Amino acid sequence: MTSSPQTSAFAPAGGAVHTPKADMDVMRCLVCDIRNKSLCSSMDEEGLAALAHSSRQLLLPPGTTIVEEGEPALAFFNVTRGTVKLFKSLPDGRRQITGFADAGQFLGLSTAQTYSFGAETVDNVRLCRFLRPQLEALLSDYPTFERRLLAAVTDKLAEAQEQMLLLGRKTAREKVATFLLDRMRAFHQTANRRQEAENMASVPMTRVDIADYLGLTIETVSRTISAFRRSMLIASAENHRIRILSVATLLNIASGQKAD
Amino acid sequence: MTSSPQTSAFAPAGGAVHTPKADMDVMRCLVCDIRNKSLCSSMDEEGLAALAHSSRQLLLPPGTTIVEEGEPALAFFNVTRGTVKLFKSLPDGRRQITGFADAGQFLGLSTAQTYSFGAETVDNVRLCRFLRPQLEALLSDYPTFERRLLAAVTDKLAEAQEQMLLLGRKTAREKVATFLLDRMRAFHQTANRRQEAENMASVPMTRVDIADYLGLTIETVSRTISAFRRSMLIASAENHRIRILSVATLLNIASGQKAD
DNA sequence: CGAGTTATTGACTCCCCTCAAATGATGTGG
DNA sequence: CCACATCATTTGAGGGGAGTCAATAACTCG
Repeated sequence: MTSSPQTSAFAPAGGAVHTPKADMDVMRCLVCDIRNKSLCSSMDEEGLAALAHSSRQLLLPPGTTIVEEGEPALAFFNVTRGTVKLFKSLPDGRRQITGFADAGQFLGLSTAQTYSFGAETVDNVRLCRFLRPQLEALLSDYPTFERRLLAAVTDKLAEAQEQMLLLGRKTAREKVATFLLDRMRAFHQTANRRQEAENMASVPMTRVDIADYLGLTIETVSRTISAFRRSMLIASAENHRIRILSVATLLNIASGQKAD
Repeated sequence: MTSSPQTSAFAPAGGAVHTPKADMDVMRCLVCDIRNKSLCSSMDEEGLAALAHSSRQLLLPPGTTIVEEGEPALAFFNVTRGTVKLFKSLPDGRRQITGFADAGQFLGLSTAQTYSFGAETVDNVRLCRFLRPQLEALLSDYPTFERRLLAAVTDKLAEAQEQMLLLGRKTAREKVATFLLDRMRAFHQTANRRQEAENMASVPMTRVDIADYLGLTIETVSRTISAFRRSMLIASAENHRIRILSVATLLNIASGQKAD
C-alpha cells in the first residue's frame, strides 16, 4: 500500500531525497541473512533491490494464520526466519500437515483462485509477502528467478512424494525416526553456528503438529519418542531440541530395516 | 518405429524436398489430439513444431519401465495416451504409488542428477520424450511454455497435498471412495465422447496398484469395493470400468461425512 | 505458586493387516 | 472349442499395531 519514493545507496546517482524507511526497505534483501539461500539466491544486487521493492516484510508470533484454506490466493510468501506449518483439513476436523516451511522456503503458490491449504506459524516467524501481480512481474522480468522457482517447486514435489511413501507405507516407528532425522537436517541448514548443530534437531512444533504431520496420534508419537529415548537413540535437550545419539541406527529404522 | 509417408494437407507451401519421416515428425504435435490440453496448449503452431522437433514419440506396452528410481534423470515425458504410475519404494519392497499420470500429464521432472521415483506403464501408453538439454532449450525459448510448466508443477503439488490428506487421515472406505471419484474425473477428461463417460470411471490398474496408491492392502481394497457394490453405490462394467451409481453418496463418504 | 496447557503412560478396543483358500478371468496349445 | 495353467480377485478367519479413552505428570507463564 505504501508507495514510497525509492532511491537507495546503490541507486544510480540522482538528487532525490528519501526517507530512512525507504532506505531500509530497499536494503532489506541486500542484507538479508538468507539471500544466498532460497529463491533469492537467483538474484543479483539489482534483483535483490527489486525483490525488496516488490515485497513487504511481516513479523508474526506463534500460532498466527498466514493463509486460510479456501480464501482467495492473493499472495506468495518467503520464510526468512522460523517455521511455518502447511495443512489440509477434513470437514470433521481431521487435519494433515503437508509440510513445514523453515527459513529459506517459500509457500503460497496456487494456480487456482483460492488456496487449497492453510498455513500457520509454529514459532516466531519472519516472512516476505509478495502480492500476486508483483510476483508475476518478477517472474517475467527475471528469468533466472522464474527458473529458480520452477526448481524449488519441483523439489517440493519430490519432498511430497517422499512424504507420501512415509504416510502410506511406513510404521509409526519408521515415521518418527524419519521425522527426527529430517528435523536434524533442517536445523543443520538454518543454524548459524555449525558446531552446536551437530546431531541436534530443532522440534519447535507440538506433539499435535507432529502427529498431524506423520498421520499418527499424539499418544503414538509420544510413546515412540519415549521408546527411542529409553533405547538411548536420542536425548532431550533444552528449547524444544533433541540430540540424536545414533544417527546410523535411526537411519536404518527410517528406511525400513528392522535393525534396532 | 514405423515411418509411413506423411505429407499432409496442412503442410505450409514450400518447395523444399524433405523425407516423409521428417514431415511426419514435424506434424506430430500439430495433429496430436491432446495438443490443446497439457503443457502443449501453451504453444502456437511454430511452438508445436518446435516441440515435435525436440521430442521423440514412444509407444509402450503395459508394464514397461519408463524411469527407474536412482537412475540418471536424462529425460522428461509427456503422456499422450494411456496411464502411467509413479512410485517410490522402500528397501524391503514396500511401495507407494505417488500418482497416476493420464493423457495430458507430464512426468520426469527432477532437479537432482537422478530420479527420486520410478515410473511404469499401466496400459498401452504413448508418450513424448524430451531429453534434458532439449527441454531446457524449450523453457528458454518459449516463456509461455515455462510458465505453463510452472503452473503444471504447482498443480501437481496441490494434488500431492490432497493425497497426503488421504494417506494420513482418511479411512479405507474414504480412501476408496475418493479414488473412484478421481478415476471418474480422469475418465471424463480424457474420454472422446462425453456421453458415454457419464458417471463412468476407468480403472486400468490392478488391485495391487490401487492398494499401493491408497496405502492399503489388496484385500482391503477388494472388500471395500465389494461393499460399495453391495450397497448399490457402484456397478462393474466391461473393460476395467466401473459405473458410479451414486456420486453424491460417494462424495459424502470421500469427504469424511459418515452418511452411507 | 496455581491455573491452564502440553506431554506421558496405561488399559483396552478396533480397523486394517496377515495368512489361507476359493473363485473368476485370461491366455495357450492341442 | 475346450482343457489347463497362470494370474488376478474375492472372501473368510484370526491377529496385531495403532487408536481411543482416561488418568497422571511436566511444563509455561501470569
